[in-house]
Amino acid sequence: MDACISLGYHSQWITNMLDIKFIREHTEEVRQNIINRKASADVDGILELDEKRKNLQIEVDGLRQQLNAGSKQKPTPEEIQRLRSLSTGISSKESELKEVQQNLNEKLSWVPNMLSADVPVGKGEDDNVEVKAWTKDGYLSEDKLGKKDTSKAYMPKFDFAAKDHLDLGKTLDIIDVEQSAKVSGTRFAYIKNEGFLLEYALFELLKNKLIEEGFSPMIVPLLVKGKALFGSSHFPEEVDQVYKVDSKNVEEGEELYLVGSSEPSLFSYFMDKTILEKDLPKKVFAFTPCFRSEVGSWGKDVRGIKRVHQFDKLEMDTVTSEEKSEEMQQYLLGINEWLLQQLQIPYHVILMCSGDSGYAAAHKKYDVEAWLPSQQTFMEVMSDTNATDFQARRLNIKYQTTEGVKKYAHTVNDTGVAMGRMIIAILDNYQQADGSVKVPEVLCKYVGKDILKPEK
RNA sequence: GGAGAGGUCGCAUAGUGGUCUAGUGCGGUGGUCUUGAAAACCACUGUGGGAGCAAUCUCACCGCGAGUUCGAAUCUCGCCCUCUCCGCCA
Repeated sequence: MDACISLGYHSQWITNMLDIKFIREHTEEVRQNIINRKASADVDGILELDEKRKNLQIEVDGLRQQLNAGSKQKPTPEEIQRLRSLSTGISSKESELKEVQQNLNEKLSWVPNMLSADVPVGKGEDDNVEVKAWTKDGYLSEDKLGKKDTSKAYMPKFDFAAKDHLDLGKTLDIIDVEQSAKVSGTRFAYIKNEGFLLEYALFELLKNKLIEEGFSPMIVPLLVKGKALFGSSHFPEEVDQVYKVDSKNVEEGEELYLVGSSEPSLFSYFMDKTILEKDLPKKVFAFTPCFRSEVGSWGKDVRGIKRVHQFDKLEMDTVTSEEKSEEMQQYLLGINEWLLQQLQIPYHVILMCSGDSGYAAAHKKYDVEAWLPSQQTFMEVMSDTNATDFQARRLNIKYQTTEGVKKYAHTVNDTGVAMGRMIIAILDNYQQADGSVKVPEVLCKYVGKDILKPEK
């Protein structure tokens, strides 16, 4: 019942989720949206508590008005008697109101964002829709696209026995998961030598592009309060994906969490701010480690560095006006495609269906998946999400229009490059029959060589 | 870590228990005057919840939280942040 406490955050953070007014006025759409997303939120309970809250509010307001009126000037002793009992009455009503408010907020926090009208309704990954696919020969025509991975028939194959990234990584002496298992356990990795150089080469390439595009680079906190994770809507749903740090003897009464992405840190930078419309969009990026517990994915992607507890990611996030978020989402997708095309790695872009649209903030989400020829499969390397005003409500990020009206901003977030996964994609696509791996041309100047060879 | 000062409506400031429904200045918006502008003068100038068709009324919010009181910006306690000095350490 009181999940707020068990999650370690206070109810007062929760001021706006999906607007309660919106839920009141569009109850059926909200219900259908929850079903389509395979989410669970108690709409009836919300409406009931909202009604209860409203009635209590009216009652408390009336009592307070009486008290205020009676206490304007020094009351007579017998007046004081009356006001005293009025005051105790108010206290008990107020604590009742507070409890109702907390329960309401807890329930509201589970209501996901409304999906865009163009998101296909579907149950899971089989219902995702390819919107484009690219190979070194250019974009595939639309008739070659379809659901899930239809375009895979047109993706390249090797004419030799190809290896996966871990075999390549071991022989090239750039990935070691055996020693990391001793040091930290499963799902960790040492990435070394040219693996390290590849990572920083990718960073350089994209960083330079983003600076050129007018993004602000940021170094951000990696330990954040629950409030930041709630604000970016990783809480409450993904609370068990997150590492909580034992912070006793530090700031009192404040739990800290290791971020699973720099997104919470980046968006929380704008928390409680009102930005002038002329200063929008705000475009920022950060390059940070990301920590994920990966509970619930036991046995999945256990090989190599595809799904690990700690990986580095350059994340690019933007704050826009409500009119511009869709355009921004396409713009960020364009940067994703630019990178993969620079690297000459085949990929497809899929529009996630309702049942697979990810975390609660998503209004519309694209995943970009790189082609892995050795596996004859696609692998997610980026995801581009328009959260509309969902995160901005929770974080209280507003903008003031040129007419002076204040509105909640829109947020759009996108993986710039997730290093582990991109290294997998490079190793896989650039491997040669002799077990060596070519360095993508655009990265050569940063890596300092054009081919990686197994020395031993 | 120690000592001190402070956090008030966009900014600056006043306010140490009861017309504070938070005053004043600056800035901003509208108006009067003016050929136009400036100046002057007048009015308005926060966020959120609720009632009402509406004008309007009402509740909460003075860093955050708890408490004392009939009544808290003001008193008490805890926490956070900023500044100054000292200590410690990159």
